[in-house]
Amino acid sequence: MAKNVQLLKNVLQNEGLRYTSKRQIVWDEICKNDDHRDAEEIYFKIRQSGKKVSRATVYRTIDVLVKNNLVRKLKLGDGRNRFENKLETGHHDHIVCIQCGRIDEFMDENIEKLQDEIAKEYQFKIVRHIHQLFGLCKNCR
Amino acid sequence: MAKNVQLLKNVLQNEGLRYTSKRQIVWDEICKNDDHRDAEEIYFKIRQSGKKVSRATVYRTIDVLVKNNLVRKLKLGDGRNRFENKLETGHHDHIVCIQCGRIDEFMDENIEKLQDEIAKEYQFKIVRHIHQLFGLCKNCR
DNA sequence: ATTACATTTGAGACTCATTCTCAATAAAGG
DNA sequence: CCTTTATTGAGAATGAGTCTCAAATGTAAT
Repeated sequence: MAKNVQLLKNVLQNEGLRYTSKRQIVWDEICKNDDHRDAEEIYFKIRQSGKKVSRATVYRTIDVLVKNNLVRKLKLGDGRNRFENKLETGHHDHIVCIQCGRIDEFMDENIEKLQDEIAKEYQFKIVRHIHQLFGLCKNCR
Repeated sequence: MAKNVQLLKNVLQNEGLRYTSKRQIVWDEICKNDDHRDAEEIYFKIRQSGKKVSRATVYRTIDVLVKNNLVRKLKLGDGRNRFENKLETGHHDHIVCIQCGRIDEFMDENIEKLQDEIAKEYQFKIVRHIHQLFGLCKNCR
């Protein structure tokens, strides 16, 4: 995963920050899967693997990654933020099962278009949006 | 506003709760305008008017009102929940200015329809959804 | 390498919205 | 009124996230 090293270095350079092993550990962990995990989960997975990075550093590093578009921050309304790497994934929104916690992703060009039209109508410039469907997934309904 | 008294009484009866002056004070305050206020603002407005209701009671009452569809709970991602009465208002989503905090409302039948189609595709039963546009309003762009 | 300086890190204190606790108070039905 | 049961308030507790500051580490020049 030399790619992930380079991506991180670029971001850090871009921010005027140093490339450090701790930051690499955090970024690596986030890249390990495509789940939507909270900071605590990421922190614990790192500890479990025997590496030592403090909670503060996990939070601080994630902030940088989010700001620089390597990580997407997800608010599902349960009080903690979730994070997912944006390596291969284009824009998408989320479908959340309120029973089992399963999270699926969706993307609909037509909705995006309608959204833009609404913004135009309100003379509003969209910077980002949240679109989440909460309910019961096929296994829980 | 006898209507608001009756609505509250119905909800409380429905929940097996007692009708009390404190609960009426909270509900009245929420009905006073159509703003999107957080619990603290509502609590302060009540105190300002000389009435005495504790923070705990404000929170507890709002919970009941939300659960019973008299109040809509709004999460805008800034860490506090906002609330608005649902007296006259049908379903709508929100447009939030990240500069001045202005909140507008929108509703688009076509988006709702597309949303339902997506749900069908995923064999998902939508219970509720969040759709929020963040950006700059016409006064801030 | 070694030094000198600046940035990063970790442990735990702190914040802030919200929830909880439990003794005091108030409603409801005899 | 009296008894029972629910509600209320003051402040403690919670929990995710942020901050502080001394110690550790990276960096660039010697």
